[in-house]
Amino acid sequence: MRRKAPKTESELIQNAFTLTGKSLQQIALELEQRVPAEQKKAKGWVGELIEFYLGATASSLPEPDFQNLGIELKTIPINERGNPRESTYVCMVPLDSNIDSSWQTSVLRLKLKRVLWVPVEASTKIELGQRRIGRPFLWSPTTEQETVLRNDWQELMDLVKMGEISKLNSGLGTHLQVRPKAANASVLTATTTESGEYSQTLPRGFYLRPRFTSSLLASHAN
Amino acid sequence: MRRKAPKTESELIQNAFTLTGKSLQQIALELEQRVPAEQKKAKGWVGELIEFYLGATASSLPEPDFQNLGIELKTIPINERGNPRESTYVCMVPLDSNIDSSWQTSVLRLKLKRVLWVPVEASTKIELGQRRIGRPFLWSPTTEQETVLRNDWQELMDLVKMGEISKLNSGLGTHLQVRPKAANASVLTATTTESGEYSQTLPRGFYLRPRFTSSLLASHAN
DNA sequence: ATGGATCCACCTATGGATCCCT
DNA sequence: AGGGATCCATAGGTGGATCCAT
Repeated sequence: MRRKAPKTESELIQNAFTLTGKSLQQIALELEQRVPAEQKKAKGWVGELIEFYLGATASSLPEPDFQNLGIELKTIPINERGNPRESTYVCMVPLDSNIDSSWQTSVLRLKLKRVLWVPVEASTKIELGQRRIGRPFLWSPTTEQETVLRNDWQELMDLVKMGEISKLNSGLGTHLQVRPKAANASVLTATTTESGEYSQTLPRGFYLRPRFTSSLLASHAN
Repeated sequence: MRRKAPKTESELIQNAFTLTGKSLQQIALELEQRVPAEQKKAKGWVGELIEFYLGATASSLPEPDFQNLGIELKTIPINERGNPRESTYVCMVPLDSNIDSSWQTSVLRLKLKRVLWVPVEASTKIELGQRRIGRPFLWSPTTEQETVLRNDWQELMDLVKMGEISKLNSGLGTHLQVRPKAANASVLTATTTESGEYSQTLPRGFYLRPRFTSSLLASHAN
């Protein structure tokens, strides 16, 4: 029942449009999946369901979901007021040594180069299966947006490259934010200190702030 | 039913002695495990069974099995003639960049610093469950043995450090040997070429040659 | 509403080794 | 019998994200 990977961008967006207005339960039925009882125990379920529906391929790789098209898929949870309920995870912050990467070659830029956003109702007042999909839209950063993203990324990665991981806090960044990304607070990953020594710290991820994704929604409103 | 991790070396070896003469089926029964139908589909079963029996802790880490004691556990398959039927895997060959490790700090040396050898009958003429355990013994490399191991390691790692992975062949090394260590021949891992560029190659492991482990058995015969 | 903490799926890498062709 | 190829278990890391205390 899984769709084949789309061959073109327009095929992908056409497929995505067929989601508009459907409930998660409807989609789950079509794909012969069951709706989880608690979302707490299935936090990624909605995203994986939509991936499956659209035939995404790069699951669990630091690459866009639709590799051949260079398009990343992101669901975006929408609250009662029509705004994003959460920030949007993009990718891990590289904390290990040998960081000589530039913005141009960064995973963050690669992932955000072109994104298919799929809004999904996420009010806790609506049962999971009853939540509906909004109208999906394709987005690429405008020149202004990319400039801000690049500056944020540079500012944050400069701290990492200087070994000043402890100064990474979630208040930094205009559109971006760095927050923990791990199974729990005791997970550790390799990093390098200010003096160049080996150390360990909590893994972090790059997230897009809700204020930013909210502006994307507004620009693509009907 | 799993034994607690032993607190001292003598506790460990005393526990190990209780294995002597037992069949694999007997041990499996005690531990409420079942004997696999085919060893082909359970190549690591004997080793894991003995680990479990003795309370080993560092499963799946590049560290000795009994971390607190610094002791590595190795089962050694014995053929009809009383000789090792196979080479003995020690650890992965580090093929990635940033190889500045010395023999003194190498994983290979750490693992071979002190080993509890557990001989196990391995003639294909004996059914898996009927195979018996021989008398376990503790070993540390003699000065001469360590010299040869160190020279082997240095010779092999020099090739890696020079990016001459293709020259790594299983004929090199007196006691050591480098051979593939992967799920299959198409598995690739990161490495660096002679010219310093990124590349990929088949993962390799360090193995002890049967001739060498045979000499260890001989030195510890009753 | 912010941001630190958490939760499942899935894949990969490594530890445990033996298989099996030539 | 030497050495290239293979097989299972399990831990760890990342992708999918949301939870929830303050």
